[in-house]
Amino acid sequence: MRCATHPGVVASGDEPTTLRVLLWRRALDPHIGRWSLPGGRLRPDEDVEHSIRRQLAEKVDVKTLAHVEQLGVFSAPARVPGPRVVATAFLGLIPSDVDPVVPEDTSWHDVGDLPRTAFDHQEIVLHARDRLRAKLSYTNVGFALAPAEFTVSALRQLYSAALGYRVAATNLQRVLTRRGALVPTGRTASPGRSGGRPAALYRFAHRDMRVTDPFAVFRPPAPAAGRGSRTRGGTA
Amino acid sequence: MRCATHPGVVASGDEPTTLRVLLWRRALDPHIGRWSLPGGRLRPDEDVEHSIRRQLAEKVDVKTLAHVEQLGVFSAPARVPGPRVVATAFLGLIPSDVDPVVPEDTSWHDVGDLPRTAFDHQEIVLHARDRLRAKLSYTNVGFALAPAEFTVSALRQLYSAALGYRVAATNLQRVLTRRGALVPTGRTASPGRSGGRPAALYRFAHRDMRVTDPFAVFRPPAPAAGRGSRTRGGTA
DNA sequence: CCAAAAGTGTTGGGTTTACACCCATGT
DNA sequence: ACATGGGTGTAAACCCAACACTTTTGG
Repeated sequence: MRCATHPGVVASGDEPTTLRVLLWRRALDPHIGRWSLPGGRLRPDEDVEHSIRRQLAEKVDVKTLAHVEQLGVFSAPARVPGPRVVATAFLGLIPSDVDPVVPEDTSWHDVGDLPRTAFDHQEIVLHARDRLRAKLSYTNVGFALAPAEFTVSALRQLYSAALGYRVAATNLQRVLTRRGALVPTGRTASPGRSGGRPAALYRFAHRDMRVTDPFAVFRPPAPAAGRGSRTRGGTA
Repeated sequence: MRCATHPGVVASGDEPTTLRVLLWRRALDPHIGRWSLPGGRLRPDEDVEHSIRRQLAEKVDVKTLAHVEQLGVFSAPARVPGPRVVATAFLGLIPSDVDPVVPEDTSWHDVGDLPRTAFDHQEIVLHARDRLRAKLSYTNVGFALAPAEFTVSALRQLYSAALGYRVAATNLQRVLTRRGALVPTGRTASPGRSGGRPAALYRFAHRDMRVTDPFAVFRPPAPAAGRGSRTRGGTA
């Protein structure tokens, strides 16, 4: 029994309006020719997160992961032909302006229109997508999809791509600002050829994931202020 | 290298006002005498959830798990002395009125006042507690802590125990009712010796976990009604 | 009739969406 | 000037906590 693989979902909100995932065309026997998530075996001297980061760096040259998060274990005895392989799945995000040089046999695929995948990798990708969508709502994960500096319109496109529906720039601005996730840099972008008011440039206040909307509904007495002491443990 | 263990956090909201976890006093060499989570090795023909259910049934006679959920993988190379062991941690819940017969060398411990634990099991328990607290807010997991039928006061005690602070019966009632999680059975409980209005008995509408408060903040256009189409994928 | 426990009405604060309106720039 | 984006103001909807008040029982 192989001990563990780590399929990593490396996703990037792409300019057009889609969320994309990096897949690898299998050259080896089980499910040859199908698309699979990058990953590999866990070494005895590393933990699973270290392992997935190493796999992505070594095999597909992805070294700029802005955020990495564990999704869960996939362990159905028949998920892979032959001896059972336990996989720990991850979600990895890279900013939209990063375009790593990936090997010949890999390419980016629209998460909403996946090709035939190997093993249970489609299930894993969809799981990752749902996790990302959820966290966009109550955390600042957006920072992992956006460039260091961006306009609200650009951010709106990224959120729309990841969520799968159109979000309004107005509200995106206000919600993220009130939560203290968005900070104006003072600079502005120059308008396009067609004119229009120059857009202010923003950045995320933090570059590590935090819960920005703790939504505990049965909340403690609440001594403090603001949307206040709504307290909730992060969900993972 | 052992391939995987599955520490299962079996928790129960207890009458007094505490959240408790079932721990096992180790009789074997590494960390002998310390308290550890029940669990064991994964068999080649079962998935991790099947495994943890089997372990709990076989070793501590816990067969009445109302809810089981994966927490994540713990894989630090030194988390256990000797060859590395990868563990998949679980949260399991049993209703407050169930009191399984457990072996001599196990007992229930207040999660807020844990004894010295083996390995990283304290971290796992606290992780489980946080997950439970989070899900009490936006799902109907309460069903897994409560008996089949209960009064709002009793439910209030369970929520207070699990959350670690006092929740008001009034709002608990209203929130769960609005969300469609709570249903009156029509029956009532007789008041105690000191009098008082007889309490109505309720039950949870569903006995499987569902997201009752999808809190997507950038939500889709919203064609429908109610707190409406706030849509979010479950986080797990 | 009084105390005790349960349940309902009402108010107020906070958050978010929707939409109208003003601002700045290129042609 | 006008079209084109960008940004702010404001109103309506919704949800939740707190608290007062009513209902139903035992002593």
